[in-house]
Order: sequence, then structure tokens, then C-alpha cells
Amino acid sequence: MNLPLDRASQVPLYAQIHEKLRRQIERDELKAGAAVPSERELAELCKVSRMTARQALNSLKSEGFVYQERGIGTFVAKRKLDVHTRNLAGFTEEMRGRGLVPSSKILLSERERAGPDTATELGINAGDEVFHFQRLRLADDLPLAFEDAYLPVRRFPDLDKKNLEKESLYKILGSVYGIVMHHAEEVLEATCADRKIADALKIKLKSPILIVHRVVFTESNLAVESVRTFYRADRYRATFFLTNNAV
Amino acid sequence: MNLPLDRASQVPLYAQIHEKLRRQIERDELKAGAAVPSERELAELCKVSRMTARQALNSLKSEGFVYQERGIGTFVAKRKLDVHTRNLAGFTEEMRGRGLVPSSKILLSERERAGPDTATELGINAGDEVFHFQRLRLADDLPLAFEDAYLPVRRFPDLDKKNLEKESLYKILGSVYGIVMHHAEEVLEATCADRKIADALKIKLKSPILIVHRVVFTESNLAVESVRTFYRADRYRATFFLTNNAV
DNA sequence: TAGTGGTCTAGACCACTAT
DNA sequence: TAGTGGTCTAGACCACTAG
Repeated sequence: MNLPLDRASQVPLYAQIHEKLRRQIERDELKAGAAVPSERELAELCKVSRMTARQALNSLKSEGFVYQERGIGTFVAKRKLDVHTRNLAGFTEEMRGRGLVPSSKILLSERERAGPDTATELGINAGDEVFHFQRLRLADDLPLAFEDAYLPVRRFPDLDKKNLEKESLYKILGSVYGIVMHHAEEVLEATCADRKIADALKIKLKSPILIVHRVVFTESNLAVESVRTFYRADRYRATFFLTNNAV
Repeated sequence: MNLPLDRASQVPLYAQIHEKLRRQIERDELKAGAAVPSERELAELCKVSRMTARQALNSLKSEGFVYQERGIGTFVAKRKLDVHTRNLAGFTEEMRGRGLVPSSKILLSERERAGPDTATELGINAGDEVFHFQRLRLADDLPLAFEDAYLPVRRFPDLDKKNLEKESLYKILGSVYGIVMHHAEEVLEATCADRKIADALKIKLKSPILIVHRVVFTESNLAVESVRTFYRADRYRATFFLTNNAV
């Protein structure tokens, strides 16, 4: 038996192996607890070196798809409690992943001078120009969140001329400005809805709200966006996957 | 110049390099934005192969200490907004890391039969015996959180005979039962304090509460604990670091 | 003892970036 | 053109686990 790879492809060999295995796991062809081919077997099957097979298994491990036990083997991990683990996707992609239809209503779109906090978050100088967007986020036409976002103007000229109600902000940043989101910091806290939030989300005053403050960065650590999202607590939970990064 | 490693040590060479660099970054000897030695330089300095140097840099990258730009080099990342990024530490370790003095008061310690939800979370059968602990968590002697935890009895015989007020649960699990926490899933939501929570935390009824539900697993994916922690929203925020795991 | 994952070597070619 | 990170090879020895 062998598993042929496309050696002419631009896609690295380890990434091809990673994809093949991930698909098998997601299709349940490799069930939870089942053994995955060992590093040496996989190398033989795919006609690659063991280090390359190992790299594929390592990335699957870091994503939580498999786990490894020394002296025993590599096995498919149990499915996570909630597959909607928080990642770098934007609202649009996240809602689609949950099988909901996302939409947006722009409440505010302005250019402002950055205050000291926003400037610090974005790594720019206070007084530099920023876009300030406020949007109501809906899922299946029901209000889910109120969003308050700041982006540096100089990195995204004319961003405010794009159609942010029709198109995903993250998609525009990628296709128009070539931005690849790389990592983000999120701070979550709980609060009670004030008048403004309650009205926007059509909930009672003082209803519980989950605030997610996210700052997104590119690989070279330039801040792309600082955004606070106020979610209705009765319709949204945030799921995270934590690993022991001790390597 | 060279950076000698201890080749007789049990600690892998790449981990030694990782530690040296991490310490330099944390001591600010390597400042944000500064170039880290390239993979080839580092290999030469430490007298290791390039792959080993690369492994050290990769683990630093995955922890967010450095970033790499193809064709340019490796650089120290800006310090994260909040160094208290959520990790696998328990309450005791987390509070100490924040410079606060943690303490606990046990409100309940019982053996029960697992209900269907708890059983599913722990990967055991409904009706199997579980420990049920409720603790009040204090930081600097002020109530911070109410905690509701379940652990499978068969994996931790006599756990309820240990002193959970004096010692960290995670420490006991490690030293007595040899458990190494490996990964966890967390679901965060916002709510309002009910009578019981409000009384325990000495806050007003309906004050905002951040609920963190965590299930911790070992490397071989056995559930160790399912715990819901109800934090006073005015005294606690949760910080996460997200990466684009596309490798 | 045979097989596993963990670590390590000493090379190699590639695409990319800066000068 | 020189230097960088990204990928890949074909080996090696180790500690660990199971039968």
C-alpha cells in the first residue's frame, strides 16, 4: 500500500499528509481512539523521510486532532466538546461555520484621531487617524452582538469606501490589502447591558453581556484591528482550546 | 563567541537554547523588535545542527516570544498586552503569577453518582462515582470566585482525604497521582449572580459573573476534571492568545 | 525483543528579501 | 549576490512500552 503525494505541487509534502489525515478524521474514517500510522509507517507509505511524516503528525497534534504516547503510538483524539473553538476567523466566517446566516448593519463609520488607549493597542501614535466602525451583528436575522472597531487609516487607505455590510471585513483586508491575520489577543469579561447596548440588541436593560476585546496582528506583529464585541450572553458562548505549550 | 550547552544534561539541547533565549527576552536583554540570531548563526553558536536551532526558535514562535520573516530574520515580538494569558495553571498558580495571595475555603466535599452531563464531560458512565467539590476562591483574602468541580473517583482514590484548603489540587494530582495536565477545553459565558453565588462572593444579586467551564485532559486524552468557575466580573478578566494554526 | 515516539546530525535545494 | 527562513533527506541513538 502507498499514499501518493503530488510532488510537483506548491503545497509542502507535510501539509499534504496533514490534509489527508485531517480529512479522514473529520469524515470519521479514522475514529476517535484509532491508531494513526506510526511515523515510520507514514514515511514509508508516502515515500518521504521520517522527519517529514513527523512534521505532519506534529501539526495535527498541535491542533488537537491526534495525541502521541511515547513507546506506543499515535491515536485520533476524541472530538472536542464544541467544534466551534474560537479561532482567528471573523464574525462572518464564524457564523457560517455554525450554520447560521450572518448579516451586519453599519451604525457608524467615521475617521477619528486615536485616543491614547486605542493608539497603544494599535501600536500607533495618539492623534493618528483611525477608522471607527460600529456594527450590529445579526445571525439568522436576530441581533447577536454590537461591535466597536478601530483600524489604522494609513495601513488601509479608502477602507471606509468599501461595502462593509455586504462583504466580510477580514475578506476585504485579505483581498484588497493583502493582510494575513496571524495572531490575536483576546480579553473576555462579563458585564450588564447599558441603555445603548440593550436597545441595539433588543434585550432588557442589565441583561448579561459577554465582552470580547480582540487585537489582531500580522505575522510581523503589526496591529490590524482593535475591536470590542458585546455579545448577548443568552445567545453566545466562547470556546477555547488550551494546550501545554512546554513543547 | 559561543553559547555552551550542557550535553550531559537530561534537558534536550533545543530546550536549553529555548530557555536561554526566553530568559534573555524576559530580562529585556533582547528587546522587542531586536533581531535574534538566525538559525544558522544559532546553530554555529551552540554547536548544534541547524534543525536543532530551528526547533528552539519554532517553540519560541509558537509561544509568541518571537516572529519570523522569510528572507529577513527572526525578531523579538512585542510584549503581549497582558502577560497573564490563560494557560493550564490552576487557580493557585495563576494568582501567584499575578502577585496575589490565593486561598480557598471548602464549601462542599462529597462523593456522588455522576449525572449524564458530568459523565459525558468526564468520559465515564452515568452513575459512576465522582468527587464533587465546591470551593470559595479568594485572592488577597477577598472573594474572587466560586468553584464547582467534578473528578472521577476511580482515577484518584482517596483524593477527598487530602487537604484541599492548604494544597493546590493540581499539585496533588501531579505529585500523588502522577497526572500531567496536557490540554483543556474552556467555554466562557456571561451571566448574572443568583442568590447563592451573590452571597458566596459578597456581591449584589444580579451582579455580572464570568463563568469559565473547563475540562482538563491528560496527554492520552483522559478527562481529569470538569470544573465551572464563577468569577466576579469586577475583579477578573480572562486573556487568551490565539494563533493561526495553519502551521 | 521489536516497535514507538523524542532527539539530533550534516548536509541539500528552494523562494524570498535586501543591497 | 549574500543571507534568511521553509522544506526535505537518510540516516542515527535514546527511552519507553508491550508481549
